[in-house]
Amino acid sequence: MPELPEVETVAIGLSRQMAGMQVRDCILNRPNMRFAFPDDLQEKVIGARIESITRRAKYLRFALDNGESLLAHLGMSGTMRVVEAADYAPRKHDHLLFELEDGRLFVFHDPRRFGFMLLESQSEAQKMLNNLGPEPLSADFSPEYLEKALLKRQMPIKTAIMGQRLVVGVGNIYASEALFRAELSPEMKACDAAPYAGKLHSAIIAVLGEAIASGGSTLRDYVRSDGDLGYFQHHFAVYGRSGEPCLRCKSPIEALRQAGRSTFFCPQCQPFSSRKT
DNA sequence: AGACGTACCTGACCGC
DNA sequence: TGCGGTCAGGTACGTC
Repeated sequence: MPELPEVETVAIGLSRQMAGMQVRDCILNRPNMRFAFPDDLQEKVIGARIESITRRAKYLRFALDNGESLLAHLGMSGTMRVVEAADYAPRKHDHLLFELEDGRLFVFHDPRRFGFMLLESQSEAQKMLNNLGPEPLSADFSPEYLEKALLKRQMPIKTAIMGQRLVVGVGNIYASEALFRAELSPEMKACDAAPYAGKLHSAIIAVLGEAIASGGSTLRDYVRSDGDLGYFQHHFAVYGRSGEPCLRCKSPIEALRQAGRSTFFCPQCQPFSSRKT
């Protein structure tokens, strides 16, 4: 589910609902998600006040007033919601809950358990924060930077922009969407796409920005922290549309697999042959 | 070094 | 109805 727009939407929603709140209790319904919950998680969290909830790449950072900071990831199927205690109906895969000072519950639900919550000071968390590229919506991500970064890579352009090293936050869906907008074949080598860095830069920023404005995309079980659904999925130009007509040229959208993931593209608008080498 | 495959885990869906 | 196979938005690690 969650790529940058979805994580950003969750961060904004949680921030509105939880910032400034003290945590009265921390309930762990199992010992681990992707990683074991830290032994001292409850000790560090109970009684602390959540100062802010922010996003870095696809990670969520919960800053506490005791100097600690939690680093969480939604994985592929994670959701975070804040609900009134009276409305809370426990579900399978509600792995971690915070009881807030006003009685509401923060619920971290994740069927596949690719998500996690760690203390940011843990080495696992540090490892993941290292090696991250610039935020796509920051000034660090410039067309000049992108051009230089692309020139260094031989891998397919789609793999490169999804890799989190060149730029963060772009996952499988928005990689396909950005490449369609930039009219670049997902199969071309990143270095060969360098001349089109300006166009790709604009495409990435535009698609992420529009998706954030739409509250993210709701596929399968993604929901915002307030329970509302995102609706950017209705604006996909290529993702999940194989066989359907291209919105620009009407020729059928095609699908292929790259590094084990589905890629969607328009062979007419994103020609490979004319642009390789 | 870089590119690929695989693993982690559950659920939904499809065809038989 | 039930079974097996396939697929799913992410990341890290092993292997050539």
